[in-house]
Amino acid sequence: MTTTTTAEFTRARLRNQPRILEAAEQVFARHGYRGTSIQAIAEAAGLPKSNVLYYVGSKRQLYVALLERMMSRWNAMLDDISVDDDPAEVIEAFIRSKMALTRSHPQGSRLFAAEILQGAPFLQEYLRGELRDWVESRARVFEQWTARGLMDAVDPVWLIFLIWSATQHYADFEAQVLGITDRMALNDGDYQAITDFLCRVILKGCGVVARR
Amino acid sequence: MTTTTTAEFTRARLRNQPRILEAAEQVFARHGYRGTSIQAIAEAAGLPKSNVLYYVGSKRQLYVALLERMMSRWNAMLDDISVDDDPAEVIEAFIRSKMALTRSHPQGSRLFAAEILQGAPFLQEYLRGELRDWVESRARVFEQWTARGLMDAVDPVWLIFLIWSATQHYADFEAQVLGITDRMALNDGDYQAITDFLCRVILKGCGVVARR
DNA sequence: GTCTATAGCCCGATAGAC
DNA sequence: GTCTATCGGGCTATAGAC
Repeated sequence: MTTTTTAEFTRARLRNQPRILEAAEQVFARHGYRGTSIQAIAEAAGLPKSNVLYYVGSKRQLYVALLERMMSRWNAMLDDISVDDDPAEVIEAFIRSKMALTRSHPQGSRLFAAEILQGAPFLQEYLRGELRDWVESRARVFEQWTARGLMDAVDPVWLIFLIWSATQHYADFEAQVLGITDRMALNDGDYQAITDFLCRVILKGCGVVARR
Repeated sequence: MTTTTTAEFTRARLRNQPRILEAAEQVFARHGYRGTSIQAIAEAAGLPKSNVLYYVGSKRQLYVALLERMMSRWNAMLDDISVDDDPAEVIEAFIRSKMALTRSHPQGSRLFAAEILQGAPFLQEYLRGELRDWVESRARVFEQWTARGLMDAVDPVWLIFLIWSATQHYADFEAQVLGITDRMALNDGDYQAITDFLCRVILKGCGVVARR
C-alpha cells in the first residue's frame, strides 16, 4: 500500500507547521524581515526550502502570521482595570505579567523589537489603533489614582513605557545581559529576583500607596 | 586644466565619507547586518554603489567602523566614580548623560540594539571584557553606598540595566513611542520631561539619599 | 576619484516528477 | 506531501574605461 491517506497529510502538517513557526520566529527575530532567508528558516527547521514555502505560502505571510501570534499573546495579557482597583496590586500585576511574557516568549519579544526597529512597517495600524487606545484608557485610570492621592503625579504614559522597556530588556538585550553577567542563561531565580526588584523600585518610585 | 589634484581627492573624501557613514548607520540600524545591502546605503547617500565600496572597503568593514564609532561615543560618557561621591548626584548624572546620548545619537543606539538582537556577533568581546569590567566596578561602588545607608539594598546590576533600558527605549522603540503618543517626533520638552520623570522615579525607588 | 560592466553567488517563488 | 530543478532577479565585490 503506497497510497497516502488524508490522515497522514494532516499529521505531516501538524508535525511540520509548529517547527517552521519556531524556526522562523528565531531567525526573523535575529535578522529582521529583509535579513531572513527562507533557506535559513528551512535549515533551522530541518526541512527543504520548498516544503517551508509549501506550508506557509510566502515569506511575507509567514512573517505576518508570527507577528499576529505574538500580538494575540500580548492581548491575552491585557485585562481591564478600573479606578476602584488597588493601584499597588494592579501595577504589580502589570509588571509581573509583562515579565512572565518576556520569560515565556523571549523569541516573540525579539521579533516584535526587530519589527519596531525597522520602523514598524507591518504594525503601524496596530500601534496607532488598538494599542494606543489601550494605553490611553490605562493612563486615564492612573490619573484618577493620582487625583485621589493614591500615587505620585507622574505621567502615566512614561510610566507604561518604563515598565515595558525594563521588562522587555531581558529578552531583547539577552546577549548583552548574559555577556555582562557572565551567565549561559537566566534561570527562574534570576527572573524572580529581577521581577521583585522592578516591582519594588517602580512602586516606591511612583509613591504608590497600597489601599489597606 | 583637467588634471585632478590631490587636494580635490581629499575634498571628495571629506565630502563623501560622512554621508556614507550616516546613511549606512540608518540602514544597518533598521535592517540589521544581513538585511542591509550596499545598494540601499548608496541610494540613501546619493552615490553610486561602487563609490560606496571604494570608500569603505567592504560591507563588513563599514559595519565594524560604525559599531566602533558608537562604542567610542559611549565610552566617552563613562567617567569614573568613587564611594565618596554623592549617590544622588552620580546616579542622576548617569541617567541624564545616557538620555542625552539617546537624544543625540538615536541611530547609533538602534544600530547597537540591532547588533545585540542578532546575538552580538561583532561585540561579544567588548561585552564580556571592557563593558563587564565597567559594570562591575560601578556595582561595587553602589554596594558600598548601600552599606553606608545612602541607598536601599538593590542589586546594582539590575539597576544599571533598568537605567539603560529605560533610556534607550526612546531611540530603539521610537516607532512605537511615536505611534502611541500620536507625535511626529519627540521634541526637547518631551525629552526634558522624560528625563526628569526617570530621575525622580529611579532615585526615589532606590531610596537614594542626597548627602546634604 | 567616478562609474559601467560583469563575475559568481544566493534569493523567493514555482513547475513538475515522484 | 516531498523534493529537485530552475527562472528571474538582487547581492557583494572587482576589473577596467574614463
